[in-house]
Amino acid sequence: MAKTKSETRERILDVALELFNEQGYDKTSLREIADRLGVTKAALYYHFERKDQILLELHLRLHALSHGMIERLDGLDGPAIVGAWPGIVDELIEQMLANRDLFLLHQRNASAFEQLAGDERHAAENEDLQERFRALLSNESIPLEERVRLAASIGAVFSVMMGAGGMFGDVDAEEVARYARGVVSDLFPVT
Amino acid sequence: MAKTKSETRERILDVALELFNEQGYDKTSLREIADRLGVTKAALYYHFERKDQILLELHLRLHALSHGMIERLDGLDGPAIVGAWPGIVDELIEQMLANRDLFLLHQRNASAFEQLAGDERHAAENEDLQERFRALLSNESIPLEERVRLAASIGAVFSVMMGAGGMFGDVDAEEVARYARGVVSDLFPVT
DNA sequence: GTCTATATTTCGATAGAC
DNA sequence: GTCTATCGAAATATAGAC
Repeated sequence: MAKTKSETRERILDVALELFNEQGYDKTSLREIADRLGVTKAALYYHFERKDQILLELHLRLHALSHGMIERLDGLDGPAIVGAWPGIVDELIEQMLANRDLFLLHQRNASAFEQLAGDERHAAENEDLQERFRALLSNESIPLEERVRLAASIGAVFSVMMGAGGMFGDVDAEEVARYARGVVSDLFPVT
Repeated sequence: MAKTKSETRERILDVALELFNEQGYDKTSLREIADRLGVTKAALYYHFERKDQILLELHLRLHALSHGMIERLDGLDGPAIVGAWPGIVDELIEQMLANRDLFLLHQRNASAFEQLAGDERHAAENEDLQERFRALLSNESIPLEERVRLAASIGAVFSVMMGAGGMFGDVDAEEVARYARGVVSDLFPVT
C-alpha cells in the first residue's frame, strides 16, 4: 500500500475531475486531459495503468470523505440509526459544501462508476458509503416508512446541494445548506 | 411531422432503453442493441440516422409524460406554484410508477443527455420539464427557503421512487409511493 | 517522468446487393 | 427493411528513445 502521492498524479486527478464534470467521463479522452495539463497522453500512462483507474482514484477520494459517516453508522444498530440520522446527514452536507465537484461527478456519471465494480481494489466494499446506505434501506428492522424517509432525506440533500452552484441564482451556499438542514429536521421531527 | 411509428422502431427503442440502463449509454454499442434484437447493426441505421437519435427519441418519450405537469405549471405564476406543488409532485410520482425505466435512464445518464442539447429538434426547450424546474429554482419572486423545498421534494421523490425497485427489499411500489407523498406533505404543510 | 511514434481495437457510419 | 462488407475516425494503450 505504498501509494506515492506524486505531485503530478494529483494534478492529473484534478484536471480529470474538471473535465469529467464538464463533458462526462466517457466523452472525455485522455488526450484532452493531457492537453489541458500540458503533457502528452503517454505521460498519463506512467501514472495510471488505464483510464478507469483515474475514475477509481477519484472514487477513493470520495471514500476518504465518508470515513466519519461510516464510523458513525458502525456504532449503531438499525433502529438507533434513525435517531442519529440528522447528525449524519449534517456531516454529509458539510462534505458536500467542501467537495461539491466530487459529489457532482459521482451523481452525474453514475453508470460509469457502476462499471468500476469489477475492479480489484474496489472490492473492499463495506467502506463504501453508498453500499452502506443501500444496506440500510433494505434493513427490515426499520419500518418501511422510516426507510423511505432516510432515502428521501439523502435525495433531498443531494438535489439541493448539487443545485446550489448557480441553480438557485446567485445565492450563498451556506444559506442554502441551512435551509437544507431545515428540510431534514422536518423529515425527522424530534418526538 | 410525419413520424411513422413503425413497429420495429419502437422495439429498437425498448431494447436500447434496457441496455442503456444496464450498461450506460456510452458503453452500449449499436452492435449490442442489434444483437439482442436479432438484427444487424446496419438495420438500425434504416430507422435512426445516428446513435444519439435513439437517445433523443427516448428523451421525447419523457417529454410526452410531462405534458400534464407542464400545463399545470403554465397556469400559475411564481408564488402560486408553491401551493399547487404537492399536486404536481403527485403527478410526477404517478408517472414514475408507470415509467420507472425512462426516469432511471435520464437520471443515471445525465451527462449523456446534456450533450444532446446541440441537436436540432431538441431546441424546442420550454416544453422540457427539467428546464422548467430550473427556471423555477432561480425565480426570485419565490423566497429562497421555498425554492429549496421545491428542489428538495423533487430530489426526495426521485431518490425514493428510483430506489423502489429492489432497494427497499421486496416491497410494494405503491406503498412506497404513499410514503413518498407523506414526505412531500411534511415539506409543504397546509397552513 | 516525459516524449515521439505506432500498434490495436472498437465503434459509428456508409455503400450497395437482395 | 434487412443484409454483407467495409470504411474511416477516434480512442486506448504500448514500445522505446531521451
